[in-house]
Amino acid sequence: MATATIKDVAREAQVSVASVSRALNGGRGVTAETSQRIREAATRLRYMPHAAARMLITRRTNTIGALLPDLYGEFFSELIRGIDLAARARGLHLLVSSSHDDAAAAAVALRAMQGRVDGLLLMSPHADAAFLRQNLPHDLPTVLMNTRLAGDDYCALSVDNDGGARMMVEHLLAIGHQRIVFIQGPPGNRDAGERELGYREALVSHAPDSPVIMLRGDFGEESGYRAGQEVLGMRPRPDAVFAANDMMAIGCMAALREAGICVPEEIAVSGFDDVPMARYVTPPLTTIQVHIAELGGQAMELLGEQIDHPDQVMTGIHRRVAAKLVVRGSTGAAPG
Amino acid sequence: MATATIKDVAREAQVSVASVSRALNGGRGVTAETSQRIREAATRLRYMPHAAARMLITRRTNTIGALLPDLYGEFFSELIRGIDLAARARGLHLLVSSSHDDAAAAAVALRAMQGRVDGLLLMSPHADAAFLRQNLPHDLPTVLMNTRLAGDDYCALSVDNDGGARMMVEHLLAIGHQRIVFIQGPPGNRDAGERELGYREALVSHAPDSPVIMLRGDFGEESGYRAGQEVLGMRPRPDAVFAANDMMAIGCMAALREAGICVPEEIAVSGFDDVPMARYVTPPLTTIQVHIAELGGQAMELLGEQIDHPDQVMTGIHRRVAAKLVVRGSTGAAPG
DNA sequence: CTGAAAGCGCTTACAG
DNA sequence: CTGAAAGCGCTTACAG
Repeated sequence: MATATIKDVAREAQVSVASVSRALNGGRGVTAETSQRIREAATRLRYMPHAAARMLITRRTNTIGALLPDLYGEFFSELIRGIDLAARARGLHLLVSSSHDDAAAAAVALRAMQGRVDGLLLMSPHADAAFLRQNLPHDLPTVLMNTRLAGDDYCALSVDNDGGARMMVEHLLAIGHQRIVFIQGPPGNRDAGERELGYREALVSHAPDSPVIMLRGDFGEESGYRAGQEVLGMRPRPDAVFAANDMMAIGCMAALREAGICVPEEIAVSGFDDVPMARYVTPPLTTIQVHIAELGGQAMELLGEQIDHPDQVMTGIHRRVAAKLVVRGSTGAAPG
Repeated sequence: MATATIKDVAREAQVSVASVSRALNGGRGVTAETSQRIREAATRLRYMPHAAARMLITRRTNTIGALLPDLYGEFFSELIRGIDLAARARGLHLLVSSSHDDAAAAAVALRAMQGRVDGLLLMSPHADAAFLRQNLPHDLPTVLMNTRLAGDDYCALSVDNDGGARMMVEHLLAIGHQRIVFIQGPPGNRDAGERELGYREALVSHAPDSPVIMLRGDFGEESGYRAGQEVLGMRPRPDAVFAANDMMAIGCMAALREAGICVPEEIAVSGFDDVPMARYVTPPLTTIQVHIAELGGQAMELLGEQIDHPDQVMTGIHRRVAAKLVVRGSTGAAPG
């Protein structure tokens, strides 16, 4: 027996398909008895409405799409959770798509969303104005997350990387550090760039005499380890390290530990993200906490607004998710 | 301008919609010139085929659904990644659905899949035989992951919890431990139950004189911490703790550390899962590694087979993903 | 309250 | 090679 359709239910209940549709969608315009009979028939046949048919006629998929660079790791795990919870609260399904190595793959993914989703949450290195204009289904509500902005044509949401980085540098300066090394993220990475900018701004504002010292990194723990080794060779030795993310900070601490350097007594180390692991390393890592789930949740809220009120102009809105300084042991002591 | 449909393209290219369809789907049965003209028209109008319409007529969604208990945390992050990679390799989209607190919610989620997906990956505490029969769209290829099995009616895949736990106990016995405490997972949790079973089996087989000692836990770090405190009060003191997962082992180590007990010199501690954090705690945690991404990937492969060969009987297949012992510092030393 | 009919945007035999 | 037509499973004005 194949899956029952609305026709089968209509036949079983001795009514028209129109009545079945009405009875099963709220029951307005059908007598209670008819409705009851239809429901029983539906249950008997194990009827499940065919989503695609409904999508086609109602122009509603009750699904939102999330195009992300990756699905793996703490960051995306939290992000997806935030999106999922907010979507669920609105009764929306979640279609995820990730790992579009190049613009062509991202374009295919974007185009495939047409007719599958009511709105799009987009985080992509390829998302510039021209790319979006070419590949985004027309009139599809979209919210950009942590993405290079395309003028004021879209609604966007991003983490306050700049503000967070400034907070961290101000903290390091406040406890007496002068020579603060910054370990960079991957070249071209927007978050990394904004964090670097915050570092520079804070030094300019509060410690114009402190040197700007950059080490290369790529957000991976290994690159932090290598940067830590470089720090060991620097003279005069820096008294603090600020890594553009936690994993590099953790790698850096490993390199310092191996060389017998005490953190935080000899060098303070700090990161950015507040990954769960940050509180478990020894010493626990001072970092900037960004409520990533909130980034996802707020993006979903903005998208929900757009979907519910298509006429309301929301392009050009750009919100920032606040960052928060979390001081732990790795910067716990003032320098000697 | 609204999004262009196939009709608009047909008009623009001066052909029938049938030809547009053919040209855009491989180009068989159309001359190169016609095809070219159609493609140009499509590009000019920024035509994107409407997925729902195509799904309805082709009976193919090119989407697979993943019903999971949660999306958050290392485990699901890895699982989703494994699924995503395997799905992408087959050109399939991924629809995720999670957090169905009760059976009713899970049923709604399951039924909503009808017409949205070509197959289902299912991990749910509610998935027993009757539940599935009632709510699973008929004929929908399905693979159960780590789920209580419903006879031989479905295709299933799960982690070798039992074997992994036995390996761990054998390791602890081999390095000389006698009194091994087991910290349980949430009551009713299948993985936790299988791990407990493995612990019991290994003791019966290899150390019938060693006591079976159980402490309650719920997979959360806090519960491990509390279990650690209980261990402190036990006389004679156990010489090893085997927690049903890593987070509890980490919580347990925290409690022991606070009490001044040295791990592994005074008590060995071990976990299960090999979360990324396991290697960063002090001392690094001995644990059982399960390649979770592989669980997702293999499940997707099985599902792909079912989708591609609907006539092939695959129910009753039950594969296990191997577990592996990873010895680190937390069990590094033999007891005094 | 109920039903017949149109139509959502596609694909695919079937003719020509 | 090309097009007219049927049909996928629904929903929703429009009549009655």
